Amino acid sequence: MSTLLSRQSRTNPGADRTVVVVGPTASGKSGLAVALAERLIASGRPAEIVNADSMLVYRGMDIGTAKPSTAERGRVVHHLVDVLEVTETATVAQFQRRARAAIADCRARAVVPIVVGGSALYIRAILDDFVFPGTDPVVRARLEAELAEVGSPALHARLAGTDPTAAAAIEPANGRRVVRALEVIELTGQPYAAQLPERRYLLPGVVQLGLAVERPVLDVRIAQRVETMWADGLVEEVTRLTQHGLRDGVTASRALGYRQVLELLDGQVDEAEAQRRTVVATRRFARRQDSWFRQDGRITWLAHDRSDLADAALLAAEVED
RNA sequence: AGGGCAAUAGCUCAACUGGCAGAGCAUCGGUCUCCAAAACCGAAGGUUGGGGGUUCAAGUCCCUCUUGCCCUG
Repeated sequence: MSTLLSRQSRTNPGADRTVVVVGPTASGKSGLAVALAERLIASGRPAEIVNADSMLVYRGMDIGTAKPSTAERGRVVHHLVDVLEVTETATVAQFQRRARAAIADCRARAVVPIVVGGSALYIRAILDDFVFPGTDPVVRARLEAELAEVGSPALHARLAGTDPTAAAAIEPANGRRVVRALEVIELTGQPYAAQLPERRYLLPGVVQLGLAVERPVLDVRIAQRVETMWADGLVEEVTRLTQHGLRDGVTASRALGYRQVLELLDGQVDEAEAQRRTVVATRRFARRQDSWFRQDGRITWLAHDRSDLADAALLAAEVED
């Protein structure tokens, strides 16, 4: 508490700070973010949450995304939650624009933005120097049609002809990335020299906090979470969303849990299998998240189960870079 | 109790008349600039249920035991 008071007595505490909370799914990010925001608010510094989770943006996808409750959202303002219909395609570029705007808006109002999410590319796209070349639905659609017809290796061979560097960096089997490279080349006339930018914050005062959970513990938490989602009516939620075009949503229909329940509704699997597949897919996702976050040396890791988690996060958030 | 069928990687299953035990999924590791809860790559993993026999060579043929399923009573 003495720490809090001393911080509070600072001239301009936290005014230029951007806090980011990352970690694998089911690690407790959302809860920590809310707790952190409430502590900041309690100490006289307004704080708001900026979602950086690719599926939380969808209206109606609540249970399967473990969306923050209305109570939590009542206590702390959440940006970029429920901003898309399930039929709309989420994109990193659009997210980057909106998230940066939300952060700028917070800072302009002397509000501490707390960015929370598990979509590593999304996080990096707003923090680091990412500039996305444009996209064109017509060109994209044509290339995707070609992909379906001739296959990825054939398209990759064509890419190798026009942009050997890009081709060397993309797996021949990865049709999605091959299509994107060809699209960018066609739209810009430039080589697709895409590679991840260096890890350097565009904004001053960014602090990334990571929630560390041991793998076996996380696996148990994931299994429990999926169990709870089913009990809370995930199947009903997905059924309802199919009425709103979930199957047509290229992003939303692939979300963890939603894809598997769609398989159930289509009769491809039984309920137990759908649930099992959701658990497995979520575990695999958590691993992929790990491989992003583990490499980011800027993250300050906090054990998810420490009793003073929120206070520790508050302290860590205030340490200068 | 008798008869039949089966037993191969963690799981589900392949392996033509005996001829180097494989695949999918799981697991582990990795890639990542507009679908990223996506898309993709790699690795490890086996005394072929146990024991015996035939054969240059047995997952495969023979005997036996164990376990499971089916049929008959």
